[in-house]
Amino acid sequence: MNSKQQVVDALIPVLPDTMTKDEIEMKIERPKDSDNGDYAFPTFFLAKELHKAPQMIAQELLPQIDQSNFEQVVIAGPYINFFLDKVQVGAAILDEVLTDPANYGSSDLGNGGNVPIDMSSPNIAKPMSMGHLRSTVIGNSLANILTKVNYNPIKINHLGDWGTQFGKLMAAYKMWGSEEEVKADPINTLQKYYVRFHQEDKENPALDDDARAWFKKLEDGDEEATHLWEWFRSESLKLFMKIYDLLGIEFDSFNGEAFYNDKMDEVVKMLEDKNLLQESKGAEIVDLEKYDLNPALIKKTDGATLYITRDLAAAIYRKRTYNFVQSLYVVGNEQQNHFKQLKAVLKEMGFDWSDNIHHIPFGLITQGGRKLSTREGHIILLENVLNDAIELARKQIDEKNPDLPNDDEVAKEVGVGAVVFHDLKNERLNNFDFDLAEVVRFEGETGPYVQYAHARAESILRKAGKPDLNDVNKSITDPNAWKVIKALGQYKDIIQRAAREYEPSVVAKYAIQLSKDFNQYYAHSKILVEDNEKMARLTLVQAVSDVLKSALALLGVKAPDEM
RNA sequence: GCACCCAUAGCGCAACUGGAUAGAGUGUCUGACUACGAAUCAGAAGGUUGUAGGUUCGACUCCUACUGGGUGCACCA
Repeated sequence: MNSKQQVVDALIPVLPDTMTKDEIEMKIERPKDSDNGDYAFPTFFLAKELHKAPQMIAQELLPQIDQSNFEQVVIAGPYINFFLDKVQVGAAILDEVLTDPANYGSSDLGNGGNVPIDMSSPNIAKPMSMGHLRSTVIGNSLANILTKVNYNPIKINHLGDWGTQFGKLMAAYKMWGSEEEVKADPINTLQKYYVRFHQEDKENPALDDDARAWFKKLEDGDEEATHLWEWFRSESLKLFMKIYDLLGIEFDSFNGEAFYNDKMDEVVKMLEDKNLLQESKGAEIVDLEKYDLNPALIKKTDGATLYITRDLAAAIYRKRTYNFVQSLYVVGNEQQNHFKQLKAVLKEMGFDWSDNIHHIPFGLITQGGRKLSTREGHIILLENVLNDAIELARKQIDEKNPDLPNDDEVAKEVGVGAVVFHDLKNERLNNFDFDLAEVVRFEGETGPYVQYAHARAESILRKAGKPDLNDVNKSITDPNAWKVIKALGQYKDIIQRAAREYEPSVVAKYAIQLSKDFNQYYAHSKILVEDNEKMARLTLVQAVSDVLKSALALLGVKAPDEM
């Protein structure tokens, strides 16, 4: 932000020539306590070079600094603290927000480069769980954030629509299934077969042979197997789409595992041509000893390919199709070894773009300390969680705002918003233990808290008659307003940091902070009073509304005007 | 056994990536609706940042060794 640039400009002429502009900028910090100013410059590191105590340095520098652009510049021990001209800088920030609200906070880090994002990727014939939610909402939010810094994300839903589990499913269906049962409730029924299969094959290992045989049939293009596969897939996809609609998430590609079936031979051939394949215990591997990694298993003893073979094909396909500048995989932390192997093999193949592949890991969700497992039927159904949250939101609305128009829609936005926000507000890598009451909480640092702050702002603007604010004087002298305005000014930095770190939680925390600042201002200063700053205050309210809405949008959360 | 992730207030988490007195939320206690929306705001209490060393002007942050929890470790994805 240019207010920081003012500080840099003031410091350049008084500091030793050995310091570059960038170095100075790096050293400038934002004090956490506003008593220490808006920006601070510590002098410790100059002590050695100048052979003086930091306090002395600060004292000597102060009188040389041109203070004309600041409210005041003071020293506090070894720090030089800069206080911005609140009225002038504040007006400039508000002006910038209102000039082009939709693009406020945007920047150009990416030059429009393509970034495929591998995300969500549920398995066919299995229900979506809270784990898939993480991948889905993190990936979606990253896509939004990257768009804001001018990358071109491509959201790829790498469906788990192939693999030996289909053999098990078909075997189970043939033994115990019925068409009517599946049609009535596809995923839950298929899931039931799958769990039963795993229970029974513990005592009867012969079932596994049956499953293998069915999968073989599928691979060989057997008519019945193919038909069953297509049926399972389409029924599952229908249900997934309902959840994606609820979340408001769309994909650019549904190319899943099956899509790469005919693309793996080429990969194996490339590996052979480059002499990378070795035989080991009857299987084909790529040795990764020099990367300190386990060997990558390319082909099983029976000649069948594996997970990594498919991912190699997918990575190469994506490079060819999108010529990406980065390729992201939003996948749980427990798979980090796999991605290290994937990158290492690509590297061995001579693809230096392997360095642009980034695994974006996230923490595990447990329940009661237990890992969730589809095979054992211990899962948290995403659909249930979302529905519970929506129902709770509706209850709150009935209680607090019974006359609200289109309350169905708003209950959805608030309930789903609470769940999504909860998932994004903490660092990706944190594990968390699932607690329904916690996920659907509406008070404190939650999605609904931010939505509420936004709704209040909109409510004020309605009461004020939605005046045209473009050309009004935006100078505000009320000191209560400064914290809010300062937060508005940080939006661009926040987005860039979130993009750099692939961390939506940075945006979520910012949204909470801005809401908190606004709620405080709201509680302490009256906005709709007739005086000569009323219009300026309304620009502040409008700017808060715009930025909150934008920040929530980056997270994939809606911002209703009333709730 | 090896590798990776994590450890901060009763609980679940922050701390601008090495800076000033470690902060909010929740829970507990206490105030504020005839008010621009109380899904809110204000106040109190709550800490040896897992342990022991090291690096330096300065460490929650970096290094080493422990302790405790989690996740992986070739024919699942």
